[in-house]
Amino acid sequence: MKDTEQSIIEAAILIFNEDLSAPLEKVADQAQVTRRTLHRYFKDRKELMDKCQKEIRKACAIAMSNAYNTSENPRERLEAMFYAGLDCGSKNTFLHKLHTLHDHKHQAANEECSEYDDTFELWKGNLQVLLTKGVINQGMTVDWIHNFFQSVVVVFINSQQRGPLSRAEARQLAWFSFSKGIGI
Amino acid sequence: MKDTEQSIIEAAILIFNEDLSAPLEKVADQAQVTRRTLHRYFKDRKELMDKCQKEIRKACAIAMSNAYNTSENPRERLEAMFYAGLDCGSKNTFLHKLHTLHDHKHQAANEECSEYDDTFELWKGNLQVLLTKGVINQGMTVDWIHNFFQSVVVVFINSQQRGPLSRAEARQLAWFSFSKGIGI
DNA sequence: GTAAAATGTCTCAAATGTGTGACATTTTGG
DNA sequence: CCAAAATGTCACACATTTGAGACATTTTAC
Repeated sequence: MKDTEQSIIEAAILIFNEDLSAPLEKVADQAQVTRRTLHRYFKDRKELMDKCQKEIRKACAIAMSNAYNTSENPRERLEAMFYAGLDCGSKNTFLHKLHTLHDHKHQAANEECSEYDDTFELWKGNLQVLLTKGVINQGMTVDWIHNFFQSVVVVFINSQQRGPLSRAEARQLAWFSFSKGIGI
Repeated sequence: MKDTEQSIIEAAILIFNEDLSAPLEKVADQAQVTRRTLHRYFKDRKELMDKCQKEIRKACAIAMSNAYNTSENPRERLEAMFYAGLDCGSKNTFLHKLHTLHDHKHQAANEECSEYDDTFELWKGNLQVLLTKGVINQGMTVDWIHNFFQSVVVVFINSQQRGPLSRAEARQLAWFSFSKGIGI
């Protein structure tokens, strides 16, 4: 039997990523269940949202960590982690979006923020190494590169949703645009 | 006297860009008026949204058209139009977002879609010229480049909202990431 | 200063979204 | 096939959002 709870979470990530205040009915529709069933798994909107964030952080952190460990070489790590980010797809971008919302106050004290930072700690650390070594174009900042990375993931997702490009072609293009775009 | 209608539209573009289903009260707050006043100018949510789209298309189309006419050279046109896109900021990205929504059916017959296409007709036409001439990296598609362009605008906006980069620095970085990212 | 225009305040009805109980139906696993 | 679990259907109370009327207050233009 398919895991209803999981499919509702995946649906919620898709829907909320496009429309944060979307009615729960939209999420239920996307997950192909009734609103009543959704409420059997999640007490309310907040609980669903929390579970989404937990799921996202878990998936992204694992993928990034695995990619990090595929190599000792910072340059190779960058590429592996980049592809890992692509594979996390909308989970990746949704997490980043929540973190950059206008009314979102960024504080280290804030639990969710520090968890966000943790998620991309390895990624940003590796970026810093490449910056210091001069592999990446001067003038770039870690924040710019990170935002740029997230944006390229969005482009990749869009191209998959309606474009004629195969996944492999899109991955190639994405890496090209990202790596050249940061001056490698 | 300041133009209330216009400031409500600007506020709505900001708010809806982050949260499509945000309550109108948020828009009113952002525009520093009462919800009652908002409703004096706009019959309902749909009318406000339509006015936003109209405003956006007008602003983007004018900016792009002006930039197009600054030069006869496709390569210089590209750069001028890129900066024009940056200057349109969230108007630019919101229009693109609406156009790439999941439940949005893209059809040439659709009036809004064709208007969207019109808005970036010059931009895409110029891209095609550069692609054909081989100035831009092969393998790139006009759609990819256009999505990529929109993404870089988002990075630029984010960097302005909370980053330490000056507008001029951010513009430079943006052009670097974009131009290199498409293989110029 | 004054009249007109614009906006705010208060109020309310309608529409929409939310969460849950009761019970029917379907699906699952043995 | 059968009992249990999961899900759907319907109904309901409640909260929030929406749109507008009536009137007070403020702002604008002259």
